[in-house]
Amino acid sequence: MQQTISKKAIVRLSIYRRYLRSLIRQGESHVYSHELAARTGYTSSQVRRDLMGANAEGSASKGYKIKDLIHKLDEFLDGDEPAKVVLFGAGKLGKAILQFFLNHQRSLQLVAAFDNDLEKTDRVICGVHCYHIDQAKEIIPNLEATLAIITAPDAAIPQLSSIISESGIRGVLNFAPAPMALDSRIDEQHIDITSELQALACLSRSR
Amino acid sequence: MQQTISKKAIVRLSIYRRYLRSLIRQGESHVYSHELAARTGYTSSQVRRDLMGANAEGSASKGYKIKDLIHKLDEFLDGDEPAKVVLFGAGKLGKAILQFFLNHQRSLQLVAAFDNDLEKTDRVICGVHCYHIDQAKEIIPNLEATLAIITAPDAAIPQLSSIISESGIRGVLNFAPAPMALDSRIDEQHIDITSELQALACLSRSR
DNA sequence: TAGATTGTTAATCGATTAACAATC
DNA sequence: TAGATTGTTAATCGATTAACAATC
Repeated sequence: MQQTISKKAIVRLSIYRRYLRSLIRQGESHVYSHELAARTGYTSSQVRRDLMGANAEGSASKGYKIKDLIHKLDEFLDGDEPAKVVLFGAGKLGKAILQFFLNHQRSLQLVAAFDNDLEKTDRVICGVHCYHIDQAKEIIPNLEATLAIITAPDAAIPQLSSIISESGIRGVLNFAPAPMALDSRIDEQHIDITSELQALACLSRSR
Repeated sequence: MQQTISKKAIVRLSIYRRYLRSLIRQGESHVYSHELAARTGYTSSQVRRDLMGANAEGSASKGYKIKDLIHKLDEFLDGDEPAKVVLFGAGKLGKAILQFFLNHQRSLQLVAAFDNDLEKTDRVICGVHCYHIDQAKEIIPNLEATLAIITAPDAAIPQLSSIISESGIRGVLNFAPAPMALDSRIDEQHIDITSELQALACLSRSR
């Protein structure tokens, strides 16, 4: 990856790819940037710009060849081998998120779960072993995991910050209410669902 | 609400409030913008600007009085009565999200759930009745619900777009893979967890 | 007073959109 | 050719940050 491309742009590339796949299933072979834009809610200008960022090329007469585009996006987004993911907090939320969003993603592979509840540890959840949280610093580097999904409660965050900083994790998707004080080499995407809901409520009230 | 304030700023206000509440529990009575900034990961300049947007005031010597601040934020974010929320898709993900993020939120109240699976309908989930999706257009206006949370699969999106447009819903938190073609009066927050994960994986690979 | 913070404006930054020559 | 699209730069827009007088 030579150029700097924003995280938002990468998220959009992933969204484009999903639509391209559905177009393939419908038997389409070519697509114009404005079609992709209409289906995803962005502008055609932005679609073209984003695709450029992934080194994709189209032609002025036929637009983009879908198969080529998907290939370029696979190359850009997925790399050579699947990213290895661990889950912190093996409760209902964690399991639901894994089942809905990680399942069938060839480029992402769950390799372990961690919890501090002895009732949940030393069992298999979502196809992987669930370890006690105290084993994390040892196990994560051995598994070569680079991504973490956090659905643990607020109180666990300080401990998890320390574990994550020291175990080679490079990206965190955090559903806990608090962001994690991580050093800047680690990417954190904090999804604060409670606050998103409250913002929606506030906005809908003022309309 | 006289001034235009961005959705992002409102989300931050909700995040500040959560920290202010934890400070109260710790017996604190005053806070400076830079303390709030350090705990939430923003800049003190932004904190001051955001608080201004919620009509909050501090003093140059003692910073902000926490109780006053929470009161202002309650007023600004919550309004007079709780926003009524419905859930589309009463599966594991929907239930988990409700339990984790809606529970104990005084300003948000779940009033109904909808599903198209006859095994799930006409039961109580998360304390409310689960109706069949075909009843939604009739029931939602009666309940005066204004917010919807969507955890239904991709295929249900076109039907849900039509239901939501016609039933008085004003804000949507959408976890489905596709955004909903809604008219511009309705706020949609589309949280695309799969794409967020893929973006994290892509970024962590290029580091 | 001296030092630090608030409220608020101006400057900066980055991302989105518009524009258009080159191309098919 | 005429019409429409791509690739790419310039203009616009909005949000964040820096700056500083007023205040305590």
